Amino acid sequence: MEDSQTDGTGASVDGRTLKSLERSFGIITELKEREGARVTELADATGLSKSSVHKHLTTLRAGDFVTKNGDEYRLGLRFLDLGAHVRSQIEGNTLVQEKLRELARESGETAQFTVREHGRAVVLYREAGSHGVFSKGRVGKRFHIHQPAAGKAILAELPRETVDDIVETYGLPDATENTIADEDELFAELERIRERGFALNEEETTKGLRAVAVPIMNPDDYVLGAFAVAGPTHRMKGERLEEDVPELLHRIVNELELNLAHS
Amino acid sequence: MEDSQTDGTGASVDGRTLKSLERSFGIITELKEREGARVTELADATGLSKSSVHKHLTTLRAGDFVTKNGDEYRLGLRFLDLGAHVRSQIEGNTLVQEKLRELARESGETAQFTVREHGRAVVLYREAGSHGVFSKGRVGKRFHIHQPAAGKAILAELPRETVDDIVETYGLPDATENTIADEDELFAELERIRERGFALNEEETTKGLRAVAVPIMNPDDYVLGAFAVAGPTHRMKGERLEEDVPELLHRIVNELELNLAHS
DNA sequence: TAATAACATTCACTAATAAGAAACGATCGA
DNA sequence: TCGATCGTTTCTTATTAGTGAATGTTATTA
Repeated sequence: MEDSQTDGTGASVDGRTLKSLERSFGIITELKEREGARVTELADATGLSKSSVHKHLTTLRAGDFVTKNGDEYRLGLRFLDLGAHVRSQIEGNTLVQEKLRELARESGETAQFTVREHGRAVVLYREAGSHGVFSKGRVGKRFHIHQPAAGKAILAELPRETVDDIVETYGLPDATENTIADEDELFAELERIRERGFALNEEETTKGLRAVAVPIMNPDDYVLGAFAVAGPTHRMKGERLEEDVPELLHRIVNELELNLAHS
Repeated sequence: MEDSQTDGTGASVDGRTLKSLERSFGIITELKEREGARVTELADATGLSKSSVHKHLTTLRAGDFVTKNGDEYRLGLRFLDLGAHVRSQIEGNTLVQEKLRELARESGETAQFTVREHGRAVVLYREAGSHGVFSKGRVGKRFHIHQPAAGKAILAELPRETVDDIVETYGLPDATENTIADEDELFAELERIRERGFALNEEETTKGLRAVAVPIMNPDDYVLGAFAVAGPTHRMKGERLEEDVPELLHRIVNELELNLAHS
């Protein structure tokens, strides 16, 4: 905990991790960011030799994690298989989807279900309302948990020490000038969220986007995740932002929590 | 191609693949099937030593591919992140989703968008209609391509040699007694599909389930994938199965193909 | 409560193997 | 046609992944 730690690029912890696996992760990351690449390109990007990259790709391909078209390699759909499988195991999975759809329909905006994994917020489901697509919260997208409304809603239900741990591990990086950048500010915000019962994202992740979120508690009284409704600032404001949408969210989350208790 | 090949369990091709990576794949597969497991359990299942499994898990965890709760390890949501990203890069992604939703709404049944990856059929999107959920085609689920209606619809648009290659590689394993088990039978079926313009799945993947599928061609005239409508045998029969649903599919696929051409 | 068992984790060593350099072959453009 | 570039294969060596034993931790039973 004191000296070396895993940063975003997947660097080694020390001697307790497998280097070759980490090198594969690096290749996967490059393939994701480049939306496909060729051997030499990946060798340059990762600092590995061509032959080594080639072996990694061959192995990944045998596992369907990578596909090959001509000389171009891309990420494969095996990731979707595993990802969707993980998602389907979340408690109350089906009920959550139904309610989320209802939320999108009634609000007309984009609705999302977000959970915490380690100290990050991950969007699990996403439903576009009649006003069409908005916000960058693609399914699977990971946010620093203090940025989006759903993340803050979840944080507000965690014990203080857990929040401290998360902040210590990930810090409070900013996405826009509105992102919470200070630990005191964060705790004040969480207190406010608990008082009024919903979290707001006022252009803290994306310029021009506001969102409202409410945490979802499971029957054993821990946070399962959060529902959020997101839309452009010109629609998400005034009474709609601070009363109508929060009220709708509360109604739907209440119904969901009741359903979860009876299943 | 003559002696060793990659079977489902991820066995080595020969000396051209990385063994340590394959061992990780094995652990991932076990974690998926067991829906979480502990170190000793995984060591027994994979034949590796506890310490080695532990190192793999530690590395996978550092990459967010695995999570740990107490002593239990599970697959992580990083897979969803990568999977959703891959999916979002599919050509016409947004248009496909819109049309699929329309298809589910108008048919009332479960609608799916399936593509080919290597020689397998993979469900990319899935929309439940008013009649609720049916069929086991979870997002990301891989089928042997000759089994589901969508797979057969795709095969029907591929050159004969490609189909031959696929059959040679994967064979024609069965899922029910109705599954096509013979190569001649398959080619006769593909011919029938081309003639009438749609594919049928008559309990070939699942007892009690029938489906209709139509291939989607992209502007350059290769198969992008297929739309399918699936439902229980008691609703999917007679005129509805052989006329109404195919007609609906054709209409929606036609509209989609037009939209794809103009984008 | 103590003793034991089962398990996760760490450590140090060695055999297995992953990475690199170079050779080969194929493809593309001048 | 030649040269250059790139993917793939081969071969060798240094790296490191795997092992078994030691340590630490938690749960179980007497």
